[in-house]
Amino acid sequence: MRDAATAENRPYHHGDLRRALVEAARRILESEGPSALSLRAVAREAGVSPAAPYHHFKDKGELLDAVAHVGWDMLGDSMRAARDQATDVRHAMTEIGVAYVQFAQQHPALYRVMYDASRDKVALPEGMKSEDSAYCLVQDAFRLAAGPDVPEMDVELATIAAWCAGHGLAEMSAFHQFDALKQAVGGEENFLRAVLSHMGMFPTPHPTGAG
Amino acid sequence: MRDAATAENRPYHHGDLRRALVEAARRILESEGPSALSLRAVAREAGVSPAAPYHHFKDKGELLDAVAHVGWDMLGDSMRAARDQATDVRHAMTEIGVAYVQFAQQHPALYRVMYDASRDKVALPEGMKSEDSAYCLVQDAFRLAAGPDVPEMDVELATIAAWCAGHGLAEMSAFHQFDALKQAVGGEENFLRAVLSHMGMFPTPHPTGAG
DNA sequence: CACGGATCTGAACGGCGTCAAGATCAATCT
DNA sequence: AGATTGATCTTGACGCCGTTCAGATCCGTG
Repeated sequence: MRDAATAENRPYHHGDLRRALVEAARRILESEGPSALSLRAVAREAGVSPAAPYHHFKDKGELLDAVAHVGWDMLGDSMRAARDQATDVRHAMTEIGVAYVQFAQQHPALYRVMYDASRDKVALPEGMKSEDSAYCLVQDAFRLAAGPDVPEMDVELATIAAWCAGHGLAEMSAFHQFDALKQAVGGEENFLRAVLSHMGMFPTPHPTGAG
Repeated sequence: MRDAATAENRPYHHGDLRRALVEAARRILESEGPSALSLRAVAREAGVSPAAPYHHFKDKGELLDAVAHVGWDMLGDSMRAARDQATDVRHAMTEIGVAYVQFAQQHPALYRVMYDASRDKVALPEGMKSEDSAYCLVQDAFRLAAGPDVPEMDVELATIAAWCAGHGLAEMSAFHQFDALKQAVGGEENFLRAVLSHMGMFPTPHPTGAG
């Protein structure tokens, strides 16, 4: 384990600086948030000079892409776990949605980087829509829940609708304006499930508990 | 009209610099995007020194707040117009949703600033959830469409669900990955309506055209 | 007309992303 | 072995950024 060193006992050449930089960036994200994530800070955290990252990434954006990639992998794992834990095919959708939003809540800074990195790109980021990724996981779940009679276009549209709804809820649930309501419905997770139940594509046994 | 001047024929004191700065910021947003929106660039565009804005705003964030405020007002107007144009109370929801997403598409940079400015705040931004604002407009529309029997909490949850869905779709529709699908359903607006129709709280006469 | 307060400028500070030139080291060739 | 090459890292610099502070300018009031 030589990632975080003190910059004195390490040789001139780092050995695995690329990975170390990505991990340093994640460390900064977790501890200080996205606004503190400068290229110089990452280099500092990794114990190298400000120019060193340029031998592994074209610019700051490429480093953020690498960080985002890790995030998409983590998110995919969370969603897969939630899907596999669900008993019902239809309820799997809801569990996946809850896992998605909870990931965003648990790693807000990383989640932000994941979307910021992909915003000004022509294609969606690698980890998001490439095969065997988070997006396809949702699409497969919808295909399975819909059955063979539903046309593929509706599956795709439903997937997009669910993804948009999940992303919107993920961003919105960070706002503190809803704190009172969260408490009223009995905590964060209940709030998520209640909102998702109003979204049409996330079936739940008892919508609100009040109806 | 003395907002954009050439910095030579203007007197030492600007007269209405606060408003001029906000307008300069909006001009930069429209023409060069959010990444070009530095405080110095805004001051340059307004024809004043880099330190001048500090006599009208505490820091850059406060200037962005003012810009965002204008955005929320504009968005509210768009949504109000869409609501008033709808014939049916239930379809009003859909028209409001379409107007919301279309606003985000027409003013992507401003829309980004509106949410960036409100992200790290305890309360939601002034223009968003204060009474007689965009959020309350949606809530009123839901209350009206739901009728008097639906409990207030469900109205609130449905409002949140719709807002999240609209925001998610607004951000997502900027990604170019869905371009093929947009073409397949017959254009941008049809795509929006198709996705919204899958979201449960936006009723439409013919969901996809295929079903 | 004096003057106090609001407004704006000019110069400066540290931090940022980025680049070019040089130092260092591992691997390869002779 | 010794020389060389190419990858990696450092140093130092550039221009831009947000922000601050002392001083210049001007408006309104006494």
